[in-house]
Amino acid sequence: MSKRGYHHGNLRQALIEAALKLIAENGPRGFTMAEAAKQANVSAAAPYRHFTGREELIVAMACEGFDLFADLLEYAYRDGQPSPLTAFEAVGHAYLAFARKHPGHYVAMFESGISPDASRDLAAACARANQVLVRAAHDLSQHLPADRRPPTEMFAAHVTAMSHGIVELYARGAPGKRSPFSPEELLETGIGIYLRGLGFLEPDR
Amino acid sequence: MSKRGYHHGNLRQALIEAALKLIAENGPRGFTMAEAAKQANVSAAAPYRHFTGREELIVAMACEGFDLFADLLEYAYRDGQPSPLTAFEAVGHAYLAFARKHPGHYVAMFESGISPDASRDLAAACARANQVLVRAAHDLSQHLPADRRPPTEMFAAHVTAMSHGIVELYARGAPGKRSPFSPEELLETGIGIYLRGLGFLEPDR
DNA sequence: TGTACATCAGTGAACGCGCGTTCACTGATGTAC
DNA sequence: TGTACATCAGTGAACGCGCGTTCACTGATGTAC
Repeated sequence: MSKRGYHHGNLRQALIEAALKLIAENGPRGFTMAEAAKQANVSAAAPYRHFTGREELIVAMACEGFDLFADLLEYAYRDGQPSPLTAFEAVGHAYLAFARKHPGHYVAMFESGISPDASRDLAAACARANQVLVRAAHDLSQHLPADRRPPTEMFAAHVTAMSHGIVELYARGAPGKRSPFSPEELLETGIGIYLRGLGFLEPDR
Repeated sequence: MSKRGYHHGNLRQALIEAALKLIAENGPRGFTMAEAAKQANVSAAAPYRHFTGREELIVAMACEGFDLFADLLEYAYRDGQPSPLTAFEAVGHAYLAFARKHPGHYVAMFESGISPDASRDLAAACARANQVLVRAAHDLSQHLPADRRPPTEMFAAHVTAMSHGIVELYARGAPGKRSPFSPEELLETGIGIYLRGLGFLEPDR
């Protein structure tokens, strides 16, 4: 359908998607403006009608990524339903699922070397994603006796770090760190043990 | 001292060090052959007497990095002395210390997108580093009742993932994940809680 | 110790390439009358 | 509905640059006699 003639219709988005594909396959520096334009069936000069330069295209990808990420985490958390613990674990799974399903976004967000201060939108999207994680940690830690409760930010940071580490080391072709366990398995057991250390007793698995 | 005239003396190493410095400052793609040569006070063609190309220089950096890394981890572990638990925690600190003190190596090893199969040396150095982590996990888990003991590889993977995640997210200028806690603090508490989850009771801190 | 020679780590100039970006342009689209 | 015109998203050619790499060379170093 649509006006695929002289005017593209939605080139901005098409360029973002082309670049995401390239980035997912070839790493953060593995895309070029020219190649992204080519994949969108457009001349090499066209992207500059929509982005001031390469940097801005990367920021746009990261921004879209953080938005999507925040959406998925929020959806997984569902305001802590049915229980803070299950919701918390759902967030962990969502983290991993996002990295798996949206590798291009993930790379743009975490491996492209951009700063979240690159744009107001990016900073906002990034903060929103972070807040879901912090909230999940906060709600869950309310169920702990106050004297065993670590600071919420710290709790969230631990879980984020483990999730991120598993993604980087075991969910990609990273240096020789192939493990006999799937990323999902590693995350589930890792978070499980960690939560037990905080005093959450879980049913046996 | 030394023969700084026509012949450099140890250009290979000088190039590696120049590239490490550049990479530490500008990220994995942030060095060029020409720039590394320049920093070593040598013409742009000189590096090709020591490396077949750019890729080989990266591999050399990563290789040196994994060797150094393995040395530091082994030194920290000291065959499990004075106790498996303290030795284990020392390994965690060594992980972080390495990333902090040798950012160039760290980037080459984990963020440059090379495969450990790129060379036999690299694969060996990488495996050696990994083995220290696995051994530390193994020795420590011997102190657990067999029915609460996770597979050694899994144990090691959890700890590696958390360490790596903390480095990537909180020990660098990564996207907006600044935390009120230092990486060392995060790692110490994170591993502490995890170990408690496994059944190691620690003295209060 | 002195000379002849092989070796080999450097030089400097040049290459081809691809990339990011610019610029004058063109033709499709939407709008005012 | 038809025409005139402003707008604006595209084109295509060209630019300058820097990078990785090559090549014929040169001069320092080590070794054999």
